[in-house]
Amino acid sequence: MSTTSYERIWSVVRRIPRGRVATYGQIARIAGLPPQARMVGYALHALPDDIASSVPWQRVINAQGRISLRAFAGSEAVQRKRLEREGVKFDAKARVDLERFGWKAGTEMRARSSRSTR
DNA sequence: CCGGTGACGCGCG
DNA sequence: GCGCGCGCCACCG
Repeated sequence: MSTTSYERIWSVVRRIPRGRVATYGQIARIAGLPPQARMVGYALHALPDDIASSVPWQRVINAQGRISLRAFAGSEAVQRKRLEREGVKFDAKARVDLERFGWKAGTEMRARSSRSTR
């Protein structure tokens, strides 16, 4: 049916708050899929351009806190820029601190004084 | 129907 | 902390 796992995955991705990032494995888990993080990547790969604008795909990165490379060169720079525009910081190794920017699904807990944003 | 591939994750050295 | 290799599943030719 149209009720593919893709729709489910995209739905979860839409729930990621601005300025936050989630890992493929996390999305897979929330979407009700097993440790099949690969499926999430596949779903995003198959993400139609017409609805790509309604799905914050840039907020999905791998468990290492890094942007997964796609077929097209330069795609990493595009995604990084979009995330930085939301306030997500990257370190010298092009990695995001998941402890600070990782999305805590369902807990929305306001990190008290997690300053140190520098 | 079969084999290769891929926006990944995790264990091991 | 980093790099390498294997495992899982759906899609494509």
